[in-house]
Amino acid sequence: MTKDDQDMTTATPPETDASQGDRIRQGRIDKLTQWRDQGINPYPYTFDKSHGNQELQDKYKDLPTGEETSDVVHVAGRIMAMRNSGMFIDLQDPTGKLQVFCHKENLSEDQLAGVKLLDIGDLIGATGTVRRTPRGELSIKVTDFKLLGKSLLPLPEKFHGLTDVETRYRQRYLDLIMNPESRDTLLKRSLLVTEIRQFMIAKGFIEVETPMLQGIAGGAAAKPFITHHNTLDQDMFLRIAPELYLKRLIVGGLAEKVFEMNRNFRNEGISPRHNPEFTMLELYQAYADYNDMMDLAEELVEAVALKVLGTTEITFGEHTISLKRPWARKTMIGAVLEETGVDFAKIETAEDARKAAKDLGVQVKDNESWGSVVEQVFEVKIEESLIQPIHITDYPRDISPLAKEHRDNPRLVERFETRINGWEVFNAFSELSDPLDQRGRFESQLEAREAGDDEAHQMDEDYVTALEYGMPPTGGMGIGIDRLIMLLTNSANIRDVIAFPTLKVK
RNA sequence: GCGAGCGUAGCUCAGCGGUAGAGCACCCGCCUUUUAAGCGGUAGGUCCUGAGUUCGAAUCUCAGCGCUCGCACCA
Repeated sequence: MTKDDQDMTTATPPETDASQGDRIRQGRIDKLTQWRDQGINPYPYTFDKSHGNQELQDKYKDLPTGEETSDVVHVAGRIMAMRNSGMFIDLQDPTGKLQVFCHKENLSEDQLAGVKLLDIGDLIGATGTVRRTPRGELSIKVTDFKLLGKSLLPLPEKFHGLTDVETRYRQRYLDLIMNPESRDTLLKRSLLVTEIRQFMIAKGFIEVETPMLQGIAGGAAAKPFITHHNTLDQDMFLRIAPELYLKRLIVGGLAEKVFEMNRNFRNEGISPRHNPEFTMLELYQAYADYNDMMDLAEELVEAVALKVLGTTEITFGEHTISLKRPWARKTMIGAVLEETGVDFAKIETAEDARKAAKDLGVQVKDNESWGSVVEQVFEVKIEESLIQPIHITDYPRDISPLAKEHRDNPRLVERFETRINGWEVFNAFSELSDPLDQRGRFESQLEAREAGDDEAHQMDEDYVTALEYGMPPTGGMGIGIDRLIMLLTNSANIRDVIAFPTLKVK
């Protein structure tokens, strides 16, 4: 301990005008000093924990009320409650709660004095025997304990917990301490991500990493974040998608099946379903097409749901959703025809399409293309009602500049988006591998950009060059991992499945 | 970006022109088989910030900051 530490932790009487929070903290710093005065480091190095709390709850679930064992265990966690001057302490670890019982019969004078220096929020380790109290609570009859970390700040009140939404996200550690549901959701996220990764690897995909800092933000229609590399004196973009790099790896033949599951960044609005940085799984499989991708999507979701949730029937809000294969498949134009009676396949010009949309009450701009109009009619009239998983297939060509022309219809491409609970969760194509066609598509995008669409794709010459060396037929798919996890954890807000969601800097 | 709502003690919330309230937590005392909270007592506040209206503002008005929801953009 340095002299400065001494000065900081030496007790000074609380100033009369100090706020309550300051006084609580100062009182705990005083206790910290008392621990040190007794030669005890309140921030020690290790503890040899033998069991998790839930592990003991499970192991001794049949131990009768009032029964004592001679089984010695070492538990550790955070003090969440103390009753009768510390005789009963609720200890919380990531798995659950366990009561520790500090009776004066089992502790020395020094140890009893130490109990008085404990506060709610402190981290302790305890050694003792397992028993179930006459009131039926599994407890550890403590014969020794160790302070593992002194807490200086008071925890939120335990009955109502921490409900303030802003504090929950800004100080996620507090949320995790206080709210088991938050812990469950983020733990489940981890399990789901692990299962997704293992599913991909079991299918023969290799995991790769491609640039997050890109000179051209390609692969999607979105506004990028701009940053700057000092030594190169060059602006760079945080990627909006890994797509073009992953396909370069397919061209190069690194593997015939690759995937990347990592962050994308899009400089767009924040909402309960959008975070500026979000996790996407993108995968590419040579010699496959979008039909193969549909099968893979279904297999993946069914497999991870069964593995982590044990079921393919999930509840989301009011809805019960079945993830069991096979999922419905409908063409976009077919879905629109079914819902509205308008067959856009028979509408030749953009002008007629815009008129048809307006007749349906869908607002479209005067320069909107045929494909864009079809998509908007679909989104306005149908999207929200698609609760059960469904692949919407065969998108208009002009809104899909990286997808291969449909084998039966040149106005369309071989692309699908899968909707679950009305949300786009999957987006996949038979990848465009014709370099001359790709160049033309980029050029159309450049025209759109010049016409004011700042989310149109940028020309990526090197990507076209890669295609000119030859890319095999390839199926590719992107999966919004956060949304999938929202569905699988019944989370209404994307921030509930992201440990540290984007917030305005205070 | 636009619209609506919210911001009071460490936490959860009342109060809505007339001296700032409660429960829990804290602190003190009692208590050693309690469990949202053992029992009793004390103390605790730039009422988000700044301007204005008023004799007087937590309360009304305006602006700013932050948050939430909806819309727009999008996954």
